[in-house]
Amino acid sequence: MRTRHAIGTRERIVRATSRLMQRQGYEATGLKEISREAEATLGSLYHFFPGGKKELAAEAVRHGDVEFAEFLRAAFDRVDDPAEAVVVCARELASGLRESGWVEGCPITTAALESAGRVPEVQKAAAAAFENWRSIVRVKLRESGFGEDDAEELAHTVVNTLEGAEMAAQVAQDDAPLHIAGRHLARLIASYR
Amino acid sequence: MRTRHAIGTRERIVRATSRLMQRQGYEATGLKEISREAEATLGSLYHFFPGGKKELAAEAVRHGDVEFAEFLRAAFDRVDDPAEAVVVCARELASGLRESGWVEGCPITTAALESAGRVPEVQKAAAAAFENWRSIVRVKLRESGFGEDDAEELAHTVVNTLEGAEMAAQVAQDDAPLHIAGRHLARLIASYR
DNA sequence: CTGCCACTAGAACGAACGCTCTACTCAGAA
DNA sequence: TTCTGAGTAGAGCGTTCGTTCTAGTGGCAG
Repeated sequence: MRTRHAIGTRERIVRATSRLMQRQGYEATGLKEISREAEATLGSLYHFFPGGKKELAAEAVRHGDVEFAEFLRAAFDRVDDPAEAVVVCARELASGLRESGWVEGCPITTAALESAGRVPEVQKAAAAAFENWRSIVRVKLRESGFGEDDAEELAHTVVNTLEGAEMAAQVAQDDAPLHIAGRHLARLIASYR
Repeated sequence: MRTRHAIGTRERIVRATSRLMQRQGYEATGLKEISREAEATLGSLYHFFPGGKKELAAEAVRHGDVEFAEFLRAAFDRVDDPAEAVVVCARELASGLRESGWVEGCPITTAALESAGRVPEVQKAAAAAFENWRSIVRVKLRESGFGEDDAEELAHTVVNTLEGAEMAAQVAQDDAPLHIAGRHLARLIASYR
């Protein structure tokens, strides 16, 4: 029965976990719920992830990592000016969040906060994701002529401000925080010119 | 036995809930754990909060709201220049987070994200908290001569950036994100002068 | 054809969950 | 003194949790 589904079982499990954890976080997402959503059995789940929920969640966070990294890179490749690219990111984040009915925010933030200091595997994966995203922004800024230190610090604030604004937008069900964040980040970046 | 504890049972329950939810979030915090920590029984808990976990959590978020509001106001009262006040806030947030062993971040963020779109009582209390904090910053900026629109937008970004930076600091167990955020916010505010 | 093994299937386990329920204590009102 | 009701106390409800376990199934290497 290995060919009943278009994509492999392991991949289906990871995607379902990532999607569920994006919406509900780590604690509220049960393994049975995952196996139902992924159309896989508990047996398959433990076959691929013998480490159980922690291991699966860490893998799901890594999945969210590359997903958002691709989103970032796409925007930065498309738009030349980094300040403008950040505005574009904020706008797309806002429309995506709105279209999901305010439930699909950052794919990893909720799990990252829940696991901080409690589930090391997940926390480490989340920390690596933030680092990855930051490095994408940093490289873009360096290519645009920013100094090493400025680029590194700006990358921190670009990622963290977008993150904070998306959280605020989700809780308030209003995309204004994201649009404002985009404009302010552009202004901040411009102030280094 | 009403006088066995220094402070009332209801207050003890709310404080314990707030503290536990700050560290572990909404889902991971059980009612039995709360009653143990608060030295109160399940009976007392349901006596004061007949709405159960949701009602208690919403009250705990309100508790975190006023707690952080007092922190903000204290910093803004102490430091005249709003840009400098934000730097002070970031610094104190960083040292507090570090001293707690990276477990006591924003008292409500985790619960806010977990409850977004799932537990309306908690989500509403969290949205109100963010609004409250933002209004404290806005008032400070207005008093310092900022225009209405600039003050409102800056208040959004000040709160959301601090929020995002604190989250990043907690996950990475490194307070650099907060220090950088403080400096960048000061620079952003100064750019309006 | 046979045997192997990656993978599927889901019943069952003990623990923990949120919540309900009855019984009780005891300060103060009548 | 009796009564009342706010508050305390915790056993136990049904459910779900993460996890374990045994019993398969079926494609493919030998």
